[in-house]
Amino acid sequence: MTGPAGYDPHAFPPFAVTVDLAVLTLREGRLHVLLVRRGEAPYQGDWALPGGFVRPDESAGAAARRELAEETGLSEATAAGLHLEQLATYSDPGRDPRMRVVSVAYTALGPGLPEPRGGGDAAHAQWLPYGTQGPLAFDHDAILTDARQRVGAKLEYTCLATAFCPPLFTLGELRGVYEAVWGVELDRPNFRRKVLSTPGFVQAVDGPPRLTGGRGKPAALYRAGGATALHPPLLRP
Amino acid sequence: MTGPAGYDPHAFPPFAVTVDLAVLTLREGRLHVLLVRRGEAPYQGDWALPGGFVRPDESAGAAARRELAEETGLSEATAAGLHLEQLATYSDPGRDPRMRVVSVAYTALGPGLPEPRGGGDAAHAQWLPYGTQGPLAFDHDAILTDARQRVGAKLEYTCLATAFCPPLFTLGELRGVYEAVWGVELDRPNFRRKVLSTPGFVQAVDGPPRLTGGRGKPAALYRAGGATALHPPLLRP
DNA sequence: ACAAAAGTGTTGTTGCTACACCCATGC
DNA sequence: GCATGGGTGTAGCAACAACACTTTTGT
Repeated sequence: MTGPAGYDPHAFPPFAVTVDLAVLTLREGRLHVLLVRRGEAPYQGDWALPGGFVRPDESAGAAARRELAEETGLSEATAAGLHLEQLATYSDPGRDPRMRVVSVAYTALGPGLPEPRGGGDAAHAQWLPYGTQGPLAFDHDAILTDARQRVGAKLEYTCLATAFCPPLFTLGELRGVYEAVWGVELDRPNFRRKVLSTPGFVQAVDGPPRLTGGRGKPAALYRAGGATALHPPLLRP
Repeated sequence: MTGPAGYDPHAFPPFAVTVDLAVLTLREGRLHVLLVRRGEAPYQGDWALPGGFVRPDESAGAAARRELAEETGLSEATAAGLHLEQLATYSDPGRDPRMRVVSVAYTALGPGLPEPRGGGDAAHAQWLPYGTQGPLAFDHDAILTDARQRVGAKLEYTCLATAFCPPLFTLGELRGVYEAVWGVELDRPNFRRKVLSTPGFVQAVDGPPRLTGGRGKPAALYRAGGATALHPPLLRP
């Protein structure tokens, strides 16, 4: 690892390091993204992913967690409950016209989340159904596309779907996650058998509690199991 | 995206951005890693992943490609043929004791590669069988572990295995990739059927050419097909 | 002749798909 | 009653694991 001039901090052009967040959730059965409206140039007035600068004393993961609370207008408890995962790093020179910015993108997943209320910087944060957003600022369209693709793929071979569900959920809600992200309909009986036959995917809540999703027979409740991988995977049709 | 002081380049502590490379190959049926011996403090004399600084005018991917040629001691043609893929970004404060360094890690895969010859900085680059390397400098052990895990997982549901093979290869060589990375033995007949029944995974070379891997019946040759995903996947036993 | 690796065949089991069908609830 | 969603059953098909067997080379 050879570096310029013995690491003199000011001897080479600085990089700014930021995090960008692709916050995804399900609202009324549809996949939604959390976007903020930019208040300054460039891309003033455009939608963008929430994000911000990594501070000198924190990791990118810590910065993502912090921005999740500060920038999204979600309550601290809500933000803390989200599933956070590194996506990729975007580093094209010129992706920000002002200076050299390298951005570490994260995906954050959560259950049906409330409308954000302007706590911090971004009182203009808002849920938009995925696909209805116009072109985003910077390279955020590419980031968002990558996030959706990655999440879709991970649904196949991990238990990630439970990250979209509240602590207690029905199998119908879990199936709704797959259907919303993949954009297909799944056979209910087969989905049920598949999930229940995978050890550690979900865990039945023994209590008599049940619940309704409108009308129809009340459904049994489950919580996420300990497993993280799905063997064998649940393949897209 | 709120930033410090209107982007004055020197108003905030600078981050250095580097790339680190986990270069993997197969030599004599075993997975090997390319490591360089550090000539300077810290970790002087220890093994480390090759890598280097991202320049002001290039993307991290371009820097990875460049360092692959400069730092590994592999010929330009060899380095250019490697399959390069972003792995993850490592950003813990303190991962480099000298200053704040954020590193974008890449995996590079290639067919049985020659011993590196000191072209550039690192005349001390060398192949080591995976697992025999001592503790590496910085957080490179974690990077290397992540790389192996990611590659192992991608073998299941992508055509990545062909990246470890030369342009023309036998099904035995392809099976060797899976066995080396996964550390298991696969049933030869079943592996063959599985690969041939996946459209676009491999493509038979019609010519009469055949080849031997020591002794035994000569094997037919294949080249990588156009497909990138494996449906259905080839699951680990 | 023997060992080693390629290639083909076969068989039993598993897993999945596509349904049909009953149950419990709201209107 | 009817519509809606939860839950069970089942028959047919496709995929896979395990293993036996033949072929073609080097020694």
